[in-house]
Amino acid sequence: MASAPDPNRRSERARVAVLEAAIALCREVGFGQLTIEGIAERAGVSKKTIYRWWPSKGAVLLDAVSELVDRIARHGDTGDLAADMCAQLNTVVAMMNPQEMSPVAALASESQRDPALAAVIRERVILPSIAGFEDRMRSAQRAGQIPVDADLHVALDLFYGPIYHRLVYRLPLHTEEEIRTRVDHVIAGLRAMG
Amino acid sequence: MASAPDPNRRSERARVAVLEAAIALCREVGFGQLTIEGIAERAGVSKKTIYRWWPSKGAVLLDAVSELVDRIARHGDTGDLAADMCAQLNTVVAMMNPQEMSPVAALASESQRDPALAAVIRERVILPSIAGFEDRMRSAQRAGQIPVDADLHVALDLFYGPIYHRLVYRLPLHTEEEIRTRVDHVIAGLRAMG
Amino acid sequence: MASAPDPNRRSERARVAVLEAAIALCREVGFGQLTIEGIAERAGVSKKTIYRWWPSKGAVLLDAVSELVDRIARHGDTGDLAADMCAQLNTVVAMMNPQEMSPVAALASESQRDPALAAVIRERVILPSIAGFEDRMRSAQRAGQIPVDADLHVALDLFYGPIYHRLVYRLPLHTEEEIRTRVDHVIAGLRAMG
Amino acid sequence: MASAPDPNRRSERARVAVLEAAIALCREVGFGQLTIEGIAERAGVSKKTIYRWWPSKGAVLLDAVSELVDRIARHGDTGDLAADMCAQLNTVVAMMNPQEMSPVAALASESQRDPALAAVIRERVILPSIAGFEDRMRSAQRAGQIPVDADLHVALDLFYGPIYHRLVYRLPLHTEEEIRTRVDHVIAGLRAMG
DNA sequence: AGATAAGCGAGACGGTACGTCCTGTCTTAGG
DNA sequence: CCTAAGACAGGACGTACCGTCTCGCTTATCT
Repeated sequence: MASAPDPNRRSERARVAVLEAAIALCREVGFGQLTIEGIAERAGVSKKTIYRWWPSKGAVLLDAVSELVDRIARHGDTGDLAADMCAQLNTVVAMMNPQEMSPVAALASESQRDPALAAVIRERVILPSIAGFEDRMRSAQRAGQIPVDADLHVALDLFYGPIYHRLVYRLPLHTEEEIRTRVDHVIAGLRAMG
Repeated sequence: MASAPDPNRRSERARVAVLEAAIALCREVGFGQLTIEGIAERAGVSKKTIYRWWPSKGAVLLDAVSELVDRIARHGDTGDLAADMCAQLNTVVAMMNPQEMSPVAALASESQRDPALAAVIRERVILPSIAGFEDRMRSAQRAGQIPVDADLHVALDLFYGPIYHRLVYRLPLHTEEEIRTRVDHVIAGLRAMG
Repeated sequence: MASAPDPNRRSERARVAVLEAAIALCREVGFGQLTIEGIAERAGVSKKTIYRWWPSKGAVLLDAVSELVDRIARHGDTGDLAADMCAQLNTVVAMMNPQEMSPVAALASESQRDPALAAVIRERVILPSIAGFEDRMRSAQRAGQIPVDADLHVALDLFYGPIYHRLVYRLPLHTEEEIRTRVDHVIAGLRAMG
Repeated sequence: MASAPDPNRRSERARVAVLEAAIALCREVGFGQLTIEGIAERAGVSKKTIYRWWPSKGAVLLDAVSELVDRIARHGDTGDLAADMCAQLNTVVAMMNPQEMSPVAALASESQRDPALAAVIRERVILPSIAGFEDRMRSAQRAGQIPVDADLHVALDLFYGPIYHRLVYRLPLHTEEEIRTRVDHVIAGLRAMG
């Protein structure tokens, strides 16, 4: 049986070198051309070391951009619901921009091929982000900005959905004005249905 | 110079065998494990023949499921906007269901890695579908179901977006009731902003 | 099932390049450091091509030096038994000289690890050589140089054995004078026992 | 500078465990598949401990079978030269039998790849054995069983050579009768040339 | 009708990357 | 300072596909 490696003995140097190499290579050649072999060489690390600590190149990149993606989960609360949602959505759009071969967009794509990676992303990024979103919505309900019986799942879908439609089909992502328009429509819809 | 092959002399037998093999293999092993080599063997066709007529495995699969994806582009008009949109969206959801290793969802994912494939899909599927959608919206405007000055780009984003948010993060896709709720919210929002 | 490759379609260029690269590399780094990977790179050939046509690096080298080793099998007959055996044995000694990282000695060594290689060498080189030796012995019997009832298996062992004892333990190989002395002893022994 | 380890502090438990594991694994998988890694794991010993005390896997095995190989060096003297040589040679044959994946034969083979190991074997086993052989021969000369001016190097080659010829080419090793026949021939040859 | 040229199956080819294995060195913690 | 444990850089292993190519063979068009 292949016992798990001991995290206490892990080389911090190797860990950092791998993550930096992954980011750099992903920017240079894109996620599709990113290879474990390439990361290992660039990082001055053996392939075995990568396979020991990460199950796939997606997992490496997820670690590498984790502080980036963790920002998705943070929902500010200034008291202005529309402004807060616009800020959140603009952040997401900025991280997804495929022109820059965004590692975040790449991860989303890769998770379609790799259910294990999809599960990790869901647990580490998406579900926390949804929890934060729902907190913000309940705050808005208490403030009377949306109805107290508004369906938060609907709100989630309508706020975030537009971004992903464009992302999937590589249509041009939203400008800040477009985001604002959609946020206003969604809030109007939630109020009208309340 | 490598001149283009002559479509008149193309073997129909080989064409059909490739498309059927692609569908069958995609269902069996998923798009990620689908290979040109595997398709060729299964189809009893030489790899050369595939490379002669298709630029990538995504293109093969797009051909193979083209009648499926063409259905995305068809927007019915029964006069009932909400019903028509629900029908359309339920069709899309059904085709995207990742539990069945849907080739349509696979194509959407693959297009993230292959800009050429993305362009083909956009031209052949997405833009026609959007055109059909806009026709349907204008019909709804004439019928007074949504305001005449409603922003159709916003409508597009809000109607379709929810599906893709869930698709990207592999969250459970919508039931028909959920679709209905979202359609109602979007229409309400469009009316409220009109 | 992995069907055998078709020899008719084999690339002569690749075949020759592999054999030349194998010889060159073996001379440079020795058989122990010889790798399939290194041969492939040096020959400008893919590893797959080597694995397609040879089962092991030993088999590659055996092909590469086959015209050399085939010379082991040739027994001349000048009528002078002692002279002919000395010539044969000196040839063997020359090919086995480990100072020059002899590929022939390397093959003999490698065959200890690889029974399949050992079998090929036995069939292609050793048994033919023994057959040639026995022909030469029978000729000597007819000429009255050794008894007609001399045990040819004993003769084989005593003529060739000395070389291999020294080879196995990497003792200095025989000079031509030493070979001559041993040949004379063996012939004397065969006569005395006849 | 890496100073030599202190033999006084050496763990007897580790030493014994390594040697036993080496023997056991060599019998199970053969010398070719024997690895330092495997020995360390089987022995419950760190790889470092092996590398500290032995330069190569061949050296480990040589230690492990040293009481076996030391027997090669012992030449009895019953007064009957032919009988003593037969006993010696049968002992050697028994230890070399490749059917049982003999570690002794494996060492002889490995020494072709590892000059350092070859040197150790030569010093520890072969040269002492030759010295013992020459003592026995001089005793035979004094007893008048072979000429006083017989060439002992020739005798060595002719007595031992036959075994190694068959060993190198993995021909079936000698039976006791065959050994006897060869011993008789060699003694006859030495007398005839004296 | 025969010649010509293309598509076709088959699959060998030079490559790239895979994920595994072992080497020999180095680090950590315990005795 | 030896030890068990095992992480590390390195590098070869043998495999899988990639996309290109060259073979004969069919097969359809064009003399």
